Amino acid sequence: MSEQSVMDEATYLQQYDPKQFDSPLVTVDAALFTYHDGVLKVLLVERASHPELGKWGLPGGFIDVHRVADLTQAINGVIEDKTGITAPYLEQLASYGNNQRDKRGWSVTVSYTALMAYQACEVRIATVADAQWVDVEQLPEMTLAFDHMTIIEAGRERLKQKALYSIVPAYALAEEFTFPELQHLHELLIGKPLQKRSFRRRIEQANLLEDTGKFRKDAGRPAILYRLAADAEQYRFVRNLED
Amino acid sequence: MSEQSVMDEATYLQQYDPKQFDSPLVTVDAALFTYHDGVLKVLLVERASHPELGKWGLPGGFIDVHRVADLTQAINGVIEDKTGITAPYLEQLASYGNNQRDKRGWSVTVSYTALMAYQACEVRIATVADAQWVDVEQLPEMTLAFDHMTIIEAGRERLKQKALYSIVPAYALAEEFTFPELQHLHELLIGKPLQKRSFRRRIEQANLLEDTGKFRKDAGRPAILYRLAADAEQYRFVRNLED
DNA sequence: TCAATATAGTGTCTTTATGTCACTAATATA
DNA sequence: TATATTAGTGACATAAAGACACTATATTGA
Repeated sequence: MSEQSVMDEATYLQQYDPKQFDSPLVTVDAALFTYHDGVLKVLLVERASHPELGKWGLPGGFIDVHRVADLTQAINGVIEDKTGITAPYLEQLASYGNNQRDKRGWSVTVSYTALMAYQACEVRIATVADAQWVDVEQLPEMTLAFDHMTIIEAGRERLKQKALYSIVPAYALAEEFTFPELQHLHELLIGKPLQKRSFRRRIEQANLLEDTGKFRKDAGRPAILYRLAADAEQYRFVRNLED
Repeated sequence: MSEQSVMDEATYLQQYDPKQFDSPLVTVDAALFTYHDGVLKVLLVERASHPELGKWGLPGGFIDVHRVADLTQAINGVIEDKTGITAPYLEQLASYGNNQRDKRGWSVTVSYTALMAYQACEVRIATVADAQWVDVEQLPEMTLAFDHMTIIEAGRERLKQKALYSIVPAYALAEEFTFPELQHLHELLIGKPLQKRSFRRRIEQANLLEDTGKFRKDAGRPAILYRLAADAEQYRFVRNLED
């Protein structure tokens, strides 16, 4: 029998040394998407320190165990630091952990997918010199830090699925938006054109949008401006759009 | 300018001390489900060490950075240790991290949902005295270690969704199984009876099962035994069953 | 002013997939 | 050999998406 088995919990905890075993490094990273100028964009930051200094990557950082109480606080801090606001949509994506992805050693990152309106953080991004919205179509030509390309691809895939059975992508738009805008964003995510009749019908039947009474005027007939209804984030259509 | 900004990466890495900052503890945990005697069961183990000694919880453990190369190896090691086999279905569920869940301090667990046949590990479980299949209906009366109850609930919810649009739950059955067995498992997960006509039709139309030519005989008409087709795990129905 | 163009939005029929339920099929048992 | 029991099918109803032509409302420029 070991000493430990006869020790009580209080004594065990008092004697516990968290550094007695080597532990992985732990970070959080955000794949933050928006929609602007007709394209899907992801927020990247230029790394100002080693390793992979100078490369672009996702906003993220180590868990500071003295400053945050949980993972959600940590990721919100990262996002607020770069954009100035809290993301209206935030969802945990996946965790990636191995002894290769970070040259400093065994590391785990807990990644998140987030969405926000371009306008909501436009000023801040312009002033934060190291942060930049990048058109996702330009990513193939870039070399990102760590496994951040993989995380972005996983985030896009998740958003594609959501575009098939929900209107979650609407969180990448301004608070007031039109059906054609939302549909185009879904088309970008899904990768094929959608039938506007089907797209509108299901959303209207489920009452997911509120009419603002306002219109967006461009070329052609003005489009009605809507905002998200209260429970729109949770709603899931029983049937997917064609993939 | 700091010293670091003029250092090259090799020098930085050489001087890097992973213990210079406090880091969370990192574990993996498996919510491993099976189907036996007409009920859904989850594998629990009795904790043999502090903290929460004596309580039951999910199979899991710390990442041993010297023995495993990635998270998948770590979770597979945990599952193989308790069951003797590799789980035929394994999917990352979510990560939970805060400074409350483990009394030893800030900790992160990367949780997984896994499925296996009861028969595949029956002998091993019987001999591993500290591991036990527990009917999920009995869980409300138990107090589990850490936040493991939350993880199990999240795993069940994930499986419920999968039951609505896939036949992934089939991995909780023996290699050869009948339609009535699979349907009953789906009914347990979804929490309501299903139309056998709808249930069979969609699976047959998608060619997700192979007829073994054998039958399971009980009371009444014998049922045809099937096995999963090669691509059954990936398949998603375009429409969900009624919830 | 008014035709041309462009984009938004609707009417309506078709297609696809699930829901419902009665019916037939194959076994064990009394 | 009738009955009970469970497996599996036929056939029509219903729900929701696909298709696509049509109407509506704006701008623009002869």
